Amino acid sequence: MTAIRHRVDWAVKEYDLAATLESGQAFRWVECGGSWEGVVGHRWVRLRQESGGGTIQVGTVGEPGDWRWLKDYLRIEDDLGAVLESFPSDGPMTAAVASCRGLRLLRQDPWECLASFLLSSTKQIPQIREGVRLLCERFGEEIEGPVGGGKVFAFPKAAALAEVSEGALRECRIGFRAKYLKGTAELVARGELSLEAVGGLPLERARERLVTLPGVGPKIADCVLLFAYGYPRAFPVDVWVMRALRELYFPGRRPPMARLKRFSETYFGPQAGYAQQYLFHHVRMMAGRVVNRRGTGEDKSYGD
DNA sequence: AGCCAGGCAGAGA
DNA sequence: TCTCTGCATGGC
Repeated sequence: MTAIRHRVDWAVKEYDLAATLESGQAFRWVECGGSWEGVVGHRWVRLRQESGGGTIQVGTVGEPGDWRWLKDYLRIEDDLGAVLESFPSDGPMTAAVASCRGLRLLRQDPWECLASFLLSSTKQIPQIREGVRLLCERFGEEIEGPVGGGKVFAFPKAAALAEVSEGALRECRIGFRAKYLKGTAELVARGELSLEAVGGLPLERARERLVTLPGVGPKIADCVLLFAYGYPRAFPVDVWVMRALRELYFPGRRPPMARLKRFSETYFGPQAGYAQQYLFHHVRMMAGRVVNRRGTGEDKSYGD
C-alpha cells in the first residue's frame, strides 16, 4: 500500500538531485531506497530521479496546489547552462563543473536556513543534520506524513524556539550555539528583524542586517543570502572554500581573508554564488579520496 | 591523544 | 584592521 496521494513528473535537464540535496545547503533530506524524503514548508515530499536523470518524480500526501512552492524550492526553472557559461573559464572552475555537472542551488525558507546554519559553526554536516532533526522532533509542529511512516515535523517557527529554554536547546546537542539560536529566534519572533524585509534589500544592506543577529557573522549571513534569498553574488567562504581559493588561485601564498573576499566578489562573475557551490562540492569530493596534494605543476597564479 | 569540523564574539595589539 | 582564544560535541 502506498501512502502517496499526489504525484507529478518533471522533465529536467542537467539536474543532479542527489548532489543537490546532499551538498550541505539543506539538512533534512534523507535517502530511502533511491528516493529522497524531506519536508518543504509544512509539506512532506518524496523525490526520485531515475538513472537517466531526465525526470524528477514527485510525490506528496497533502494537497500540492500548483506545485509552485516545490518548483521554487528546487529552482527547477533555473537556466543552468547560462549559469555555467557565466563562470570564468579557468582550470579550477572547469574541473569543478566537470566533477558535478547538474549541481543546483536551492531556495529555502529564510528562517529555516538561518536557524540551521546557526548550528553549523565548527560542526560537520552530519552533526548539523542531527541538531536540525532533534529541533524539529522536539519543537516543530507535526505535519501529515505517509501512512505507516513515522511522525513528521515541520521546522520549528522562530516563536517556538524563542520560548524554549537555552538548556532544552542544548539538549539537542548544539552546544554553545544554543544561546545564539535562542537570541536570534527572539529577535525574529518579536519582529525586531524582519526576514521578509531583508529580502527586499540590496546584497550589502541585507548582509549588514543579518550580521546584527547574535551568532550570525559574514559566512552564515552569506549562506542564508545564497541558499534562501537567492542573491546570486552571495559567496560564503568557509574553511573548504578558503582552502580551495588558496590552493587553486593563490598557490604558495597566504592571502588574508579580506583579499580572498575581494577576489571572490569580482572574479567569479554575476553567478558567483553558484560558482562557490561548485568549488565547495569539488574540494570536498577531492578530499574524500586519495589525492596528490602536491599538485600537477600547472599551478597558475591569480590576483595581483 | 590531539586535531578538525560549511564560525562567531570578545579582547588586545 | 589584524590576530588570538574560548566555545560544545563527535569522529577519526
